[in-house]
Amino acid sequence: MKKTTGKAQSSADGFQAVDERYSIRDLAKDFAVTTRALRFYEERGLLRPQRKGQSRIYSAADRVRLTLILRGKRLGFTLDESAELIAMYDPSGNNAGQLQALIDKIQEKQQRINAQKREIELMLSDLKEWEQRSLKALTELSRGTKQNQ
Amino acid sequence: MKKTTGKAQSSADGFQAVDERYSIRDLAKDFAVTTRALRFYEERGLLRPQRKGQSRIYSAADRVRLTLILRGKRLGFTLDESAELIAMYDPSGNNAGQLQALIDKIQEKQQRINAQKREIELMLSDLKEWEQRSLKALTELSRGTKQNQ
DNA sequence: AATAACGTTTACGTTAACGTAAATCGGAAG
DNA sequence: CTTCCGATTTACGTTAACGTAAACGTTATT
Repeated sequence: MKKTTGKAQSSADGFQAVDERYSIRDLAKDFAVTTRALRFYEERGLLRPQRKGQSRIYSAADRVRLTLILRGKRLGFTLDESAELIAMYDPSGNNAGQLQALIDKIQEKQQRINAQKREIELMLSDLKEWEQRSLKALTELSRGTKQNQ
Repeated sequence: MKKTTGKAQSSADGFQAVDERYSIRDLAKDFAVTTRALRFYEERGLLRPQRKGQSRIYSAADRVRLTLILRGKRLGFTLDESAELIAMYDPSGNNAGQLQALIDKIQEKQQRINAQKREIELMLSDLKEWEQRSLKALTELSRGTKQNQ
């Protein structure tokens, strides 16, 4: 049984440190992203892991940030936007103005998503209507064709 | 009063041709896109305007295609995806299988949009909850501060 | 003829979000 | 010590959807 498998450091005394430390591999695996992506996020200022010598050591807080980054991606935010959002989310600079700004931004996004939803519903109803017509046309066609086949 | 202003060709006899012709400028203006974009869409096979000498001449059908392209964009489709969709939409190769495939594709997109909607609603409710807590914390803070100010 | 106003082709530039490869370095195992 | 593994840095490559500019052809107007 190897010692430091999985977690980058798990205090040998059997206690779990409150702020666990994870290697870049850990995060990559846990969040299904590449290490390249993690370093890239850092380069872009979205993550700030500590260093142990040369290696990166991620904390629970970093995991939260990463969660937000990925959530942002799923919502179609750019990394820069996510960076903004995360900065606002951050408890350290947490004044009410920021929070409201954050909410505003997200609501904007919500509007766009709702707009998309409406448009796609329109497209679908259009398409289904066409489908009906096509089917009808096809049956009429086969009916007419049956005679001289 | 200049003659051929606006439409690329408007038969001098006062009748409107069934299939009107538009210059690249007309389309650009009408759809608020650049001429570069229009040429690009053509390069990518999404548009196939006729030619009068060297110049492009767009028809009503081309306008429909462009409408679909732009709708696709608003829905977050790539140009290649839109190309597929348009090909399926096209009345010429219109067999029922294609239409159903098209509907399927759009429904997929619909799922993703709905997922996004749910996620953003979660984020918003999270944020508003935090907002409440922050406000509460602030008022309590100011209450405690009033004394020794 | 000259200028202006459009349109065309050709081609390099740009942004975003990493992918991919090469070179290097420190630590662990044999 | 040598080999191997994982991590790091550096840097060029990639895709999408055009932007931007250069050089040139065609009409129409002056």
